[in-house]
Amino acid sequence: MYKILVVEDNLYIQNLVMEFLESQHYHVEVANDGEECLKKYQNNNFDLIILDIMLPKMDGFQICQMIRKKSSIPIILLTALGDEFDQLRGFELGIDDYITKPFSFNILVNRVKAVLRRTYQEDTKKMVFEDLNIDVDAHKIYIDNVEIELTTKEFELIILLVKNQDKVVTRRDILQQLWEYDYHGDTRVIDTHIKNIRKKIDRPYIKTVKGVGYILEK
Amino acid sequence: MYKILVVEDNLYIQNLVMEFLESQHYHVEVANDGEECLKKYQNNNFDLIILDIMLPKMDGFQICQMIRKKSSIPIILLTALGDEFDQLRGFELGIDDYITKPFSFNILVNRVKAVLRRTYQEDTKKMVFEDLNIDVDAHKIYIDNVEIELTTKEFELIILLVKNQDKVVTRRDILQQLWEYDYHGDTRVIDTHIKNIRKKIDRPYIKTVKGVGYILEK
DNA sequence: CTTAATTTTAAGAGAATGTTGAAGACACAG
DNA sequence: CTGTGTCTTCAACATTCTCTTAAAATTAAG
Repeated sequence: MYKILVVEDNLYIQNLVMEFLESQHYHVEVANDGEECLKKYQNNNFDLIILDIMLPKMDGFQICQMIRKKSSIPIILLTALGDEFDQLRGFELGIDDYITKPFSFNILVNRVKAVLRRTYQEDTKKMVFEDLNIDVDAHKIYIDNVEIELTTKEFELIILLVKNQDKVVTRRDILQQLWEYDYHGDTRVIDTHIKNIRKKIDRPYIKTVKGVGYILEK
Repeated sequence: MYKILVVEDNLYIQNLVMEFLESQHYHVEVANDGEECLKKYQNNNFDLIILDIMLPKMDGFQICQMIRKKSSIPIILLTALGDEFDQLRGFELGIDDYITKPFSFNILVNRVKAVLRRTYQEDTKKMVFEDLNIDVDAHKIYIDNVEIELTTKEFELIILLVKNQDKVVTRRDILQQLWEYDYHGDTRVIDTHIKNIRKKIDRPYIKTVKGVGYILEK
């Protein structure tokens, strides 16, 4: 499920946007100003930020600049009709899209979907790798059509591997995708889950790439 | 596709409501005042009217009265928190439901669905999952042709599960569909109803997908 | 072959989540 | 107004999942 951070000081709009997005099954968090935004941003890993330009303390551009120093997470800017908004400046700052207020539900959702699709390829409902079949909706996985019971974390992890079946998924990637934030210290959670999955699934083989991560092999 | 007429002079709300409803695949037309409303009403055939009380020229009650002289089309009234709204008077006039502003997306959509269902019996008449048969109209369910008594909530819940028989129904989905809550706090209502259903029905099995929701299994 | 780095593994503590019965709140019919 | 059934809340309990730890195994490099 995609995690979106909405930064907006107007509580009414904040709430509306949140409801919109949640009804479409996004996970949403909100921040009221730049400070809160950066704080939340650092402690979570979001897939998208929706950022109002006019904010107390720090404006959207500034926030954007600070975030861009560290990451290329997609950002959609909210601009009011009166705001002087230089489109060029926006895109120079690495804005992925912008929406002019007042905006409509459809526009918002479409833009969000588009940006997410562009950035990550949006989830398909079924996934396949060799004899492994995943029915994402039903939360079920099959090997040779035999159902295998996995826990949520295991399920998410195998999905991540299948999604990236042609490349090594680094430990860092895994931590970022499945957990809130980087455990800088070392932790063996991933290994443990990998072990548990291997116990349940022997094929496709989860190959270890030492010092890097994991990748699926036939 | 259902056609809905939204009568509201505040352009912002008008637009919002329109967007909400269109996102749910209703066909929507808008009118800004009573006159326009009556005119549009006569020239189209709508399935539902959503009517603001406070309108220029003619208020919602008056409009309602005029429409009721000719037709029994369902009407949902929009009232603001401050408005003195006499519920009784409303229902005497043949109001089908009313919503107090500010309202949320879910409330609006749920009310609309409910009214339409009540009026036009939107649901399919029969549903099946394995040995489970549901006669939606008669509000009865059968297992191996033996009738099982369920309460309303239990009935709605099992319908939801059968309707989505191939996918996990999340707690969030359930809350949104059967209640008008937004999923923020934590409540155990769902679990309790599931428990009660399980007591009455053992097959099909309601499987728990921990951390996600429920799904039917044979 | 030895050493250092890294991963695997099992076991169990700790956290999260779900289940249940009981009781209170509520709604409706009589 | 009262009684009956239904819905919701609560809290104790049960279960499952996740994460930590530490020792063992594996790998890469000198």
